[in-house]
Amino acid sequence: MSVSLREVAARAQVSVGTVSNVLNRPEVVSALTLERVQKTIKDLGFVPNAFARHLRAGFSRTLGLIVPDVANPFFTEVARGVEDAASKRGYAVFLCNSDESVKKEEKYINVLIQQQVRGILITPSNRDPAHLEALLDRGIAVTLLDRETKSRTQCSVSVDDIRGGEIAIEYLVTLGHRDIAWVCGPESIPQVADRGTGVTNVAKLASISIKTIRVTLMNAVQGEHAVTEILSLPKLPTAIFCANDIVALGVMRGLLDRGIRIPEQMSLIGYDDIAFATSAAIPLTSIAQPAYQLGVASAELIISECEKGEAHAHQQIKFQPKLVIRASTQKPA
Amino acid sequence: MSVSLREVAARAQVSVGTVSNVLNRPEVVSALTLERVQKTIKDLGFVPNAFARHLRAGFSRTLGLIVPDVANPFFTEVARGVEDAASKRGYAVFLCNSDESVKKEEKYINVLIQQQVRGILITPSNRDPAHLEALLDRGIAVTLLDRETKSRTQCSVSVDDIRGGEIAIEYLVTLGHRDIAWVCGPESIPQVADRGTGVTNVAKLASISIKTIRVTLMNAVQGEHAVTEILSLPKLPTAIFCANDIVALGVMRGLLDRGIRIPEQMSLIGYDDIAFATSAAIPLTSIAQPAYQLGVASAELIISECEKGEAHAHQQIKFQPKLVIRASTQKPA
DNA sequence: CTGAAAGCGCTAACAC
DNA sequence: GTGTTAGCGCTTTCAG
Repeated sequence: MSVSLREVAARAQVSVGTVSNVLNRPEVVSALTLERVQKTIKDLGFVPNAFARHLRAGFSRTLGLIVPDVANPFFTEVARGVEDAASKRGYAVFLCNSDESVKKEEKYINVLIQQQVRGILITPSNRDPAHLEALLDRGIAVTLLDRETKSRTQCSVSVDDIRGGEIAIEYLVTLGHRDIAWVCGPESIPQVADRGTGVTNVAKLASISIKTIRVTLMNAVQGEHAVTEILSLPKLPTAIFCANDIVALGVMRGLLDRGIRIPEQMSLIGYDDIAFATSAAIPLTSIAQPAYQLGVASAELIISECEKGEAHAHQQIKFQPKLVIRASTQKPA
Repeated sequence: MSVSLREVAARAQVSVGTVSNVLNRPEVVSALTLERVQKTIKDLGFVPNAFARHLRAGFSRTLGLIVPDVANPFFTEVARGVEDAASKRGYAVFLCNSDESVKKEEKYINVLIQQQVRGILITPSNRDPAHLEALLDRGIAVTLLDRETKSRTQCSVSVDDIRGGEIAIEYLVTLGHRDIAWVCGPESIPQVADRGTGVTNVAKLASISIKTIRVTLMNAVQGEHAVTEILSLPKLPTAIFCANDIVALGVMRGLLDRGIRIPEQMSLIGYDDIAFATSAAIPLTSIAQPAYQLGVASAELIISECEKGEAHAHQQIKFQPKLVIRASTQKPA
């Protein structure tokens, strides 16, 4: 079985305390002892037991990351950022997939508490994540990811989703579109709601009315279903804006299957600018978000909170989205 | 800070042993005490400290999952399967991304040892994963994922990659193609090597020669680069088979950018059948693998190994790949 | 600079 | 049925 610190100590003819010092404060150990113990550690293949260490310390060097959909490339990019930044600081991260379900989210939070994570990065599935408050009492740092907070008790890293919605519609309006459909998910998802607000803002300014098509889950199949609904609208739109690229890709498929040409007959714009947007049947115009940086920033923020403790000042970081024009949009016919 | 079992005991006026019994062997506690203690647990918001529990037990209920590329939808599907199956059995899983690098792989293995995972599911980046042997000595179960093993000391769950390579080329040959390019990654990646073997098998049988184009990393950018090489071949192929869909999507983009029509001028076939294959510019013909089931099967296998111990019989599960025909392939001109 | 010993939160014998 | 207690592997005073 695995080698314990005690065995190392015995073999190196020193006490357990000294071995511990070699591990944690090498500067306090004499060069000779240091070398001998380090050699023994290597020979025996000793790896310290994080449980014991953290049990003693009262806290761990692990983080939890809860995202609504790991299958969404946007979130895998975020996750990469988190992991890279965390591992640079010596933290391990549990990646959890809530599938946009509050129940699963709570389940995972519980698992993470049991695992004694030091902090949780989360993209909550609903607007008012009350269950997150309890974490702070437990001494677990929480930072919101891809989601703003007004609360002064936590950090957040987000992208300006309202602005993102505005950019998309502004662009379509500039092209000359006045009949636009907005395909979005449940209002309870903050990103969706915010992007919707952006949509409405610009619609008012340009005095156009926008049809809202709501899907229950943000996936491609639902996007495909949305097409039926769009096509049965009393007045056919000339452009469609989707709440994310996955849904947009589904809509694209639905449109193409029915022989509707993009962008000649219908402009289409997505959100997230995932890598696959480029490879789509019609390369997809999209609103880009700095996913990787989002992950990095949030990990650094939460680690700083974990380590600085009281000295840490909560901050809300907000990135700006960017329009990426490809082949799926043009002037209306 | 967090509530300990001792505090629960004090509040409920019982001993710590009894609280522990409530948690782990409720049947041994009297109904009255049980109820009182459970209520106290709830009131106090007590969540057992997994560290302490596992330190005592000597093992944890966590698994590690190391994949070469989380950004690849194939592996996120696998991960979903693993996570669903694991969480059903009360296990938490650490998802790690090796980026096809042996070095990162070793680093993560070390992290997982520290975290005292009970078992590791891994898609190793090279053919001869000697560093995995050491894990068994530590009492950590290892099962290979998407990768076969001859070793009788571990389980494996894989897909018949040789057959997958054969299926692809057989199909192209049946269509009438005799000049085929095989775009693959480093020979050191077992899946690549096996699919290559399948390619060669059928090439010999059909007495055709196949040009191998090797890319260094299995991503879309590399796929796009491969196109230059393909187009400078002395004899232009009529079909291209790529080692995975991501690479194929890159190749598709490269081809399309140069005005080469698919499938009229060039047939293209990928591997994995990721969801985005359907949404591609030209819906991509691909070799499908049961990714989710792969994940589920491997998680169940490793958990069974963890729990049965000696009684566990190592097994090698092998799934069969399937051809999925879409619009990117047809007879040669 | 090194050793001895207490104790982190919990489980599992073993007493009662 | 319930209480008591040793000890999992480690860190950290505190002595020496």
